[in-house]
Amino acid sequence: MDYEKESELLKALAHPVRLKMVEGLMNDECNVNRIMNVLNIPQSTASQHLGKLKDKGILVARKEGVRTCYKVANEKVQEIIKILKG
Amino acid sequence: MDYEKESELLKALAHPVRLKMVEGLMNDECNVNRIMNVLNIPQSTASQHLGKLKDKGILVARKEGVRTCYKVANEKVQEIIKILKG
DNA sequence: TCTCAATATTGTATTATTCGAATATAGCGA
DNA sequence: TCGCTATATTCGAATAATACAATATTGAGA
Repeated sequence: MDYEKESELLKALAHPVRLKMVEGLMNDECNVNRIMNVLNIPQSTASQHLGKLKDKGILVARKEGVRTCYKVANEKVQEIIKILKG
Repeated sequence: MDYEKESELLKALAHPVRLKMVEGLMNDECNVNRIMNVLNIPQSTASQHLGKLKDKGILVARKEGVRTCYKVANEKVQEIIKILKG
């Protein structure tokens, strides 16, 4: 196991807002505007959390004109979320 | 899912030294002295990391005279470690 | 009881994270 | 082009995490 790398992954997940984001994006793809409204957080805060999740390879972003649609793109993370829910 | 609680659990895991500790304690039970020698870290550092893992219910401690033996006592965490190992 | 060894706790300096306002950037339609 | 909307980035202040030396505590044996 690459302890540095895996702990970085867990650190990215280890925040209540980011956990909510990842869980919500497990099935649906969603743009930033909708996410910030659902979670009721400021736009810059939402964007920063999403950016961190993307940096660590947990989410991928797809540009759709002016919008950015995020979704989960990490097998390990999906399994971890299932375990946490279970 | 209790996002606060689960993110606390992940945060406790999200450190390279603590990941090593937990992985190593998955099967074996082990005292602090051995752990600090194996990981080559100061005693107080080892004790603090172990304390944090215990606080979050990831490890349990068993007193054996002057020694403290730690082992993993969390089903979810064991599954997460397995996933991280691949 | 005295001493030693194992562990926990405390103090503190350093570094990292978090939040959100302010600002920048970029696409789209009039 | 202009203005509007969506998103990203920057900045600074507040808070939290980390490392480790120093110190305290506790159990076992002489």
